Amino acid sequence: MPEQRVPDVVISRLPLYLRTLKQLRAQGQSLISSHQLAEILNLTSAQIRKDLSMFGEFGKQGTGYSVPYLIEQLERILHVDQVWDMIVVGAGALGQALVNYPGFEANGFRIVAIYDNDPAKIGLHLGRLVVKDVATMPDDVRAHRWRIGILAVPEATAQSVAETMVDAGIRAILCYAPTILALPPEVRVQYIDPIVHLQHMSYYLEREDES
Amino acid sequence: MPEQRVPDVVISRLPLYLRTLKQLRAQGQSLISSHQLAEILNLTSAQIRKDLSMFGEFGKQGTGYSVPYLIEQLERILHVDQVWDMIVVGAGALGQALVNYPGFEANGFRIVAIYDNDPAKIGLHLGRLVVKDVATMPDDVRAHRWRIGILAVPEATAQSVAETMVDAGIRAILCYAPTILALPPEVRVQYIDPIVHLQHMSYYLEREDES
DNA sequence: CCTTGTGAATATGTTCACAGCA
DNA sequence: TGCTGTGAACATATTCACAAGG
Repeated sequence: MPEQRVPDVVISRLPLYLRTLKQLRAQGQSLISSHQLAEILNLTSAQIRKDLSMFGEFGKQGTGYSVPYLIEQLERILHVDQVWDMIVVGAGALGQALVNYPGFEANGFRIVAIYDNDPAKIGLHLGRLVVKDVATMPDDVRAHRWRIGILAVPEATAQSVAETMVDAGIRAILCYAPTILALPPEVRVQYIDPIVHLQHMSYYLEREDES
Repeated sequence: MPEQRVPDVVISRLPLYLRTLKQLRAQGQSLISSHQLAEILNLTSAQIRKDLSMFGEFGKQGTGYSVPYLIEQLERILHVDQVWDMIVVGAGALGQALVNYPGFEANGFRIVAIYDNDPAKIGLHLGRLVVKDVATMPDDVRAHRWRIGILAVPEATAQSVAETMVDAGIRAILCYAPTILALPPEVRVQYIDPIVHLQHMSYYLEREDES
């Protein structure tokens, strides 16, 4: 397996390839060409072939790619041929929706604990989990060597909660708070902010009075 | 104002600039240099200056940028100097969390209706909104000329609901369903899928057994 | 024929470095 | 001095186009 320095932009597309391949598998398709995959994803076939070629030669000339085999390879590359335990901090509407979301388990992730600092929320039952006091989070993270945290707290507390997570051993954070976290560079952070996406789209929308 | 063809990647950064400037304004800061802003955002100062220069000359040499003035300009550029009405389709845990989220109103957006096809959810009160039958959505969208829709339905129904939205006049969709929508190119779509971000990060995490 | 994988060519994006100005 | 705005230089990413294989 080559896999030298792979550009981050390539890594960002692999989960989309994997997701689409799983959909095709669910529909019973066992082979796919880069052209077909490109059409579904609104990309070019050359880009898909080049991306995959950074990790090995997975296709067959004249035939294309085996869907199950490519899924297996992508899961290995993305390290989701195992299940990652995750914690959620923040048990508001968003944290509760996350705990409720069935998509994690099927894709290599599992929420194993949820925390809040609000006494009114601590003790609340959410499915199989009970909201715990965030003060107990660092010891839990250390004890279980958990690596992934989801930040679902308000902007005002996001930075300090993130620092506490990192001190306890968290190395990857999915941040739903609308702010940029200042953290050591070895900690991976990904951001989800619907406002950013909406404003990106509203740029292209004409004003009401221009229509 | 020049504003010819601006690369999409530049547009994608403007909401982050705007969000950060609003945070600085809330802290009482009235001036900022491209260097300070770059440090907060983990970017280079040249990139920020070049991005902004595509829309005009907003800064002062030796001084930097006026925070309130730059906010005003970015809001104008992104068309969030008005409030956009939005609908949500899907009143599950995610749809309910979205209706509950206070961040929209402060940033140029407002959820004005939420729909579902589940009789058990129709009629449910969520804050000031009541869940309506999704069958009534197209007429509502046409009557009010709503342009923005948030898709919070399961993957299986996302494509057909999206098509119904677009037929009714929706021109921008924020899609939380984990799938790529096939829609006419004039319709803007942005995707939010936590799995994509988590798998992006797990690529960089070492396996448990490698530690 | 149909595919993949890939070097070469092109296109795009970022950073450098500095003139010009407060 | 300290800053912006920007052409030039550089770096990165994408697409083309084709050899090679089934």
